[in-house]
Amino acid sequence: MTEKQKRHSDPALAEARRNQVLTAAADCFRRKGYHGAGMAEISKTAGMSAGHIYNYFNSKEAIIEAIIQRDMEEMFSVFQQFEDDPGELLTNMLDGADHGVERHIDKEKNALELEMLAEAARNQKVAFLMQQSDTHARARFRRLLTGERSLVKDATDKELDARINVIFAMITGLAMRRTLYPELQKDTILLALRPALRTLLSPFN
Amino acid sequence: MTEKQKRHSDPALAEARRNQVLTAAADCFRRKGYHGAGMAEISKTAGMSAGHIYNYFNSKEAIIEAIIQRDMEEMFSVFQQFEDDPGELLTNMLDGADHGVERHIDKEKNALELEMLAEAARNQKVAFLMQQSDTHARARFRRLLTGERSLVKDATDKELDARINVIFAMITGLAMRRTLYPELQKDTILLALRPALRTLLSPFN
Amino acid sequence: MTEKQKRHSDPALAEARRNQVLTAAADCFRRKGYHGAGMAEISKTAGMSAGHIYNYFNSKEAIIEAIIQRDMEEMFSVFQQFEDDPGELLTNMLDGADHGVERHIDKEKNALELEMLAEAARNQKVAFLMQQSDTHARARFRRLLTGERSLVKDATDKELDARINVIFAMITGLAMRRTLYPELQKDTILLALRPALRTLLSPFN
Amino acid sequence: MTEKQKRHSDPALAEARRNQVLTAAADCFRRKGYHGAGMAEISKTAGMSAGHIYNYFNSKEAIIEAIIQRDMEEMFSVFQQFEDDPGELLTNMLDGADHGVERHIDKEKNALELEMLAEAARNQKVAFLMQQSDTHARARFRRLLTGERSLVKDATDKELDARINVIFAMITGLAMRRTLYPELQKDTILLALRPALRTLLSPFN
DNA sequence: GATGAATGAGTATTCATTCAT
DNA sequence: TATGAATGAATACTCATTCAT
Repeated sequence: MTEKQKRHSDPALAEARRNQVLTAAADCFRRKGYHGAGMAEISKTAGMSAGHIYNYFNSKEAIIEAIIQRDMEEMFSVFQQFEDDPGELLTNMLDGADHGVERHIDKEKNALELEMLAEAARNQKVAFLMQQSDTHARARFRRLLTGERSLVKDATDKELDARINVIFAMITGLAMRRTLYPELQKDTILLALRPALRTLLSPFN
Repeated sequence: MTEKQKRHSDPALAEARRNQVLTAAADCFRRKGYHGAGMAEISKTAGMSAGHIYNYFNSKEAIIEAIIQRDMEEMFSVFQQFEDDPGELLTNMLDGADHGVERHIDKEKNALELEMLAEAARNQKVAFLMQQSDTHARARFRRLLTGERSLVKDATDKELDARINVIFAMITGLAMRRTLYPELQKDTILLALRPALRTLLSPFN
Repeated sequence: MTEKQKRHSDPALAEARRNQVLTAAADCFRRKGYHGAGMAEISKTAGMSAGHIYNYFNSKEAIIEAIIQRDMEEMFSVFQQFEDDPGELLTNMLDGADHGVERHIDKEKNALELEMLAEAARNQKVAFLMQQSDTHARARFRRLLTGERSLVKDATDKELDARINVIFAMITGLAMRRTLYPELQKDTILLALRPALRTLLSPFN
Repeated sequence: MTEKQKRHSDPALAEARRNQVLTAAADCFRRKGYHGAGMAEISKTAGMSAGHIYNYFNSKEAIIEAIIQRDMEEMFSVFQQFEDDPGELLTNMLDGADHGVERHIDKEKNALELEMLAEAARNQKVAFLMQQSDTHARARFRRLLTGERSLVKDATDKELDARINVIFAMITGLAMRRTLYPELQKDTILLALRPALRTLLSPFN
């Protein structure tokens, strides 16, 4: 409960070590899951002793929390790529969907995300961190939707929220399709995904 | 390897006990996660000794497998309700979406589904069972889409598959929205969900 | 500790049931060892419920004790066969050695004997029972050695004891050779066993 | 299957700890038997936590295997003492029998050997290790019998094998006599053991 | 007499965490 | 700063034993 934080004489080194651990742990969690990956394996992957990790993190749980804080946003920032792209948003996204689906259908990556979501369902702190990231991601996407190049820039806030959430749901959901239906091909998905996206990015009549 | 099953002289009692365990275990898994919930807690929740549970299930894993087999199908059978409903499928589903979203936004239920999905990412057998259920659900939904009352009954197999998977993704994804954005309201979702569904259930162009 | 004994209305049936259990248990112990064989397996082999066995035996330990009491003597009565045989003892035994070795080199049987001996090393009661049997067997063998047809009938008590114990040791030891040297053949053994037996059954010098 | 072995930065300490465990375990197995002795008791006897033992041994089975490998050879190397002794083998052994019997009649040591033999009857790997040791011991003894100072150095291989096995049987068997007949005295045994040994170490007619 | 449902103490093993060095 | 030896509580699972029927 109490957040006691170690003092480090060389903050730069400390930061480097923290990242070493986070990267290693993320990798292990991805491969084995949060419960499946042991501190021993993480420490070996991180190239430092198990004991030493505790100079940077108070517990294994603190590690996954830090991973979320570091990686989460990226995880939900599917649409980052369209931020600086000129041209109509709809066109850009339809064109980018191909690449986007490909990236988000990666089973390994999904495993970690699932792990985190499941953890969020029962761990308040994890839930809070993920919600923050999600909020951030939604805000960013909203900016896209209300930008000059968007066809729905005049929609009400509520409608925008609706569009954003359904789009996000679709993306998250597609990521999980692979777990339940491994044979599913990217081009099959795109066949229906593109029309649905078009609808969600265009005015509703 | 060998599936040896205890003989029970009173099959009704045995079935009751099995369900006792499944219900208790589902509850525990929901609250603590598959790995977080111990047999001790499950047995206390089920109102029987830990040892006795093993007269009905060969392992903890067998329990989650049975839960999947019991619950999974129902989970994906959202569309069962439309099977016998007369009238155009699109209209029915748009009308039913209200109720459907409500049911699938239940946080508790989602927690268990997430747990299962996360486990599936690591556990072959769990994955297989969930895939079976999903296949079954897709088949049933496909029957709806190719039925007399469907607007897309003439679509190619591949296109049908696309539609089905994107719709399923949306449903699954929406379920998870609540974890990441608890304030999200049902009616907000419907605002964008209905148009998207209309697109996915109507001919493209 | 306290030896409470069940009353049985039909003593004959009770005795039959006891033997059913003992035979089944001996078989299981032989195949799986004392610790390896469970009451469940024993009860199935005996054709009665596990609970019912406890109407005849107070514990699993009581079963192995009873087995010893029933079987032990036979185990050490290798020489029974010569009791009624006419002719010189030495000749009889040398002739019988062939058959005797064959019988005592059976691995399965030895397993149970070993189990019992090991148990005797730490269980007072088992030890006592086995010692009783051994004493009985030695007495009987002594009778052979002091009988009319024996070449050493005039040896002192101590010398007789010596002969008996070394012979018994050899028999027991040979039984165990098979565990440590499975390729050992009966006829090889006899090559040296016969001369040794001749020495042990003839006057020294 | 894969034999992964923990790395230890201080091999001397590791070796000391391993021996601590082996000694403690041997003691516990002797008193309670392999199945009767729990890791908890072993760890307490060894003066370290149960968990820590697993840094040196992969399993309880690995412990008994290591004990065998450490102790077994010595157990069967009764005859080591005669290796460097000048003089006729027969004389040496008859003279040494006194001391040999004394050493091999130790009840405590026998208890452990019995335990191991009993385990070997059920456990393939244990059996294999003991057979290896036995083979080694027989080979060494054979060298004695075929040495310059032996009276039977010209015997056939098969006959030698016979002699060796009967002698070994006698030794092993005598060790067990004490369990079944605790009052048996060393000098009584020797009375018959010496003539038998003489026969087994001299040409057969 | 006979069952088998139910118990609960016991098992080996794992693993996050601590701490002396 | 860094190690890894050491801990001990927790884990899933087993099995002799009891007892209501």
